[in-house]
Amino acid sequence: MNVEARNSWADIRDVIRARILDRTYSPGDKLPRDEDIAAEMGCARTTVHRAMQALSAAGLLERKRKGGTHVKADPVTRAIFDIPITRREIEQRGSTYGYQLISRHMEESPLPVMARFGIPGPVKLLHVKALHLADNRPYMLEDRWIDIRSTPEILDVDLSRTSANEWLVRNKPCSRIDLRFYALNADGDIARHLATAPGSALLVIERTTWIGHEPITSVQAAAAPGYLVSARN
Amino acid sequence: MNVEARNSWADIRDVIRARILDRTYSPGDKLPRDEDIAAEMGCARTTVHRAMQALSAAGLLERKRKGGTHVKADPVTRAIFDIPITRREIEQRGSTYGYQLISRHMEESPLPVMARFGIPGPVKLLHVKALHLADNRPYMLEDRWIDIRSTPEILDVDLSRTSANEWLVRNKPCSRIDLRFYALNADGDIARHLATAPGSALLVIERTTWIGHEPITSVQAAAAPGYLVSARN
DNA sequence: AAGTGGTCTAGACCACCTT
DNA sequence: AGGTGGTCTAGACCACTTG
Repeated sequence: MNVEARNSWADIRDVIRARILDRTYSPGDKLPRDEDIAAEMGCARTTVHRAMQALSAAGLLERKRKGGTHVKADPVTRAIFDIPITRREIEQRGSTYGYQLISRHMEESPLPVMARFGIPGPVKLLHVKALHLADNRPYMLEDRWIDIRSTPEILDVDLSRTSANEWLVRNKPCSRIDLRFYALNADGDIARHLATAPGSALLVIERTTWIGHEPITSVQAAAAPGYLVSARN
Repeated sequence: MNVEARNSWADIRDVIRARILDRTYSPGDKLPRDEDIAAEMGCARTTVHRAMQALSAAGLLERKRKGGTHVKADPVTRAIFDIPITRREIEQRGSTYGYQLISRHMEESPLPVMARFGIPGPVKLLHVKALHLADNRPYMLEDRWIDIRSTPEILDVDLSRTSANEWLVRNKPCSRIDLRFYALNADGDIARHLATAPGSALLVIERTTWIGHEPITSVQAAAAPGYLVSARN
């Protein structure tokens, strides 16, 4: 039975998604083979495959060779976050960007940083603290460790002018990223830098990056109160 | 010039990604046409396209018809979060799941909720507060509003047995999701329910969902201290 | 107006998994 | 062992966008 519809993969996707939403295909159900759907829709199997790929990436379906296609039984909320360079984030809000280097020292790696990097022994790292400002008000406080074995060039960068955030993102592409969010009560030092009351709840974005298996950097970025992370979907 | 390599799209992707990482293609650079890359790699243009599609989805490339393919000038950190049903999240940690309904009332929609839903006038909504527990300890506190115009069935659900979170995710698929993270100081009421000190920094996950243009639900889920959200990449 | 990426087709073969 | 999704090809046409 031919369905009167356009044969674009996006159309197929929409039809299948609609059937999932209206429970024609319920959670856990098995869908027809791609080939049968193709016959029903009057298109090539590759086109159905392209649609299924999109729905699968969106987390709605699970596909297995021989096993077939199933509607995910336990749906998850899937969202994509884009975290830009802090300077751009501030400028895109229409604010004026400012930046202050707070400190920059070579230090022995503390245990939590070794854990994040997944390295066994202690090693000398570059420890950088810096503050990003929006319209001259504290916006985000960075506490960053940089592995100079993978990134020796950072030692020649004038971090009082260019933020490590910006230099690294622009010059040190990474192959793996770990990203975590959590909440933290501002202690005296952080509160002072962010010009907020001690104890304020802050959102912290922790990011660790590698190139291959070599650690590049690990940063805890504490945002000033009121900071909000939004996802696309 | 033929490159001696496998002709799978994943291989092509890896070669191109490597060239981006080692600055053969620098940020802002224009890449050769798909067809030329295909000739170089000794594969079909469709295969190159498949690889480019992956790199484009990963945020490394920008592609435009006629404009060609460019390495993104301002790289962003892109990450995908999967937020499962709270019950599953707890069970997957190996903990025992518990649940308590705190309150359930029809109430006039307050302004912030109207704003999240994007509705102009006030309307009667179902307001539900509930607590999820892991190993009998408070894990997450839900403050939820449900639009009974789109979801009248919720009125017949025994929310003292089944959490609205679970019922909605399983029975009310949505077409749009807004997701936000922020930090919050626990006030007296929240602190009491989560058995933590007033003022503790809590991570809040705010989620609002629609089916078409109809609001379904909006929830602020405050996690107990120590909660961590991790991304895939 | 023309160049580039996006899509569709039809057919073939492969790889993984369940039975 | 066989069925299903995953991939590759070669060619064609389409749609967007820039020069």
